[in-house]
Amino acid sequence: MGQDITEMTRKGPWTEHEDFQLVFYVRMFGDRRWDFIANVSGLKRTGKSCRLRWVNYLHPGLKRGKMTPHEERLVLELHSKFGNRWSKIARKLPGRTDNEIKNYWRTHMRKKAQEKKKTSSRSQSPSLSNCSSSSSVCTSNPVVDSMPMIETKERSFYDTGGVEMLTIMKGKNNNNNSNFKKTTTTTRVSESTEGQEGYYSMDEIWKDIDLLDDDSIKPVFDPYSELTASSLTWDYYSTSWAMDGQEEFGKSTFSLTSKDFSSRLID
DNA sequence: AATATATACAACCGCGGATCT
DNA sequence: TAGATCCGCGGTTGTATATAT
Repeated sequence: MGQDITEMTRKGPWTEHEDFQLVFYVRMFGDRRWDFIANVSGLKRTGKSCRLRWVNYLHPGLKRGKMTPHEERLVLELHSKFGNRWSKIARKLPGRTDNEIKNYWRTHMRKKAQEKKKTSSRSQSPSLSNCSSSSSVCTSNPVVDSMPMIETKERSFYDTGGVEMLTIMKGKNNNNNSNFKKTTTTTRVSESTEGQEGYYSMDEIWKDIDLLDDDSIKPVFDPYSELTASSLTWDYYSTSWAMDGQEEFGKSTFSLTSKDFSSRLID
């Protein structure tokens, strides 16, 4: 139905302002209905783009920084088991996204495979690492099978449902947020220390979001204003917004002005 | 110091499956 | 049941940054 979004959709890197806006609305409505979020947020992005941004960058559960040796090994083994099923692999690595793993594989592993190729062509000694270059070489993987894998239930952490997100996000406010990396290319520091440098904190965004909860910005529609308070859970949001006619409601009531955001984000 | 090349990673695209109407 | 729409996945591209020359 719809509006023709083709001519007004934005592409390219996300701005902090857009991030902030997206986080706010995801927190508001959960992270399932991306087209809806794209519409009500006023972001000139497709739902698809919003989802991608959330999943790969803004999600509070994201672990940033270099892959640990354990994770590297896991990726290696899982790839030998599953092939390029990145989302499947990602499910075994909490905090890592399929995109991240995919990128990681393309760079690191390809490089390693090349190096391996070189050395092996010289020494011609077969080794276990040939698992890395093929999706079907090592079918049985004792390492994987015996590894104390942290099963993230059946779905990956970014395969959301919204409900559990509340706790994650709340925790994120205080802890892991240092991993948030700036997209805009102005500041990029050394990535030597995982989760410390090279990544700018999401603190401020989350603080701002919390401030929004504290009455500073509220939906204009009064009778529902209390629904936006932080006391309510995602559960509530997701269920209450499953009512009939919600799209219209959302559109008309939750239009935060860019002034509200920019005044907080831009100094 | 300037330029070329490699690397890292965010973001887009197309497709297929799931869900909705 | 069929068509429309949405969502998620994997592949690919674009670009900023790091490193080599």
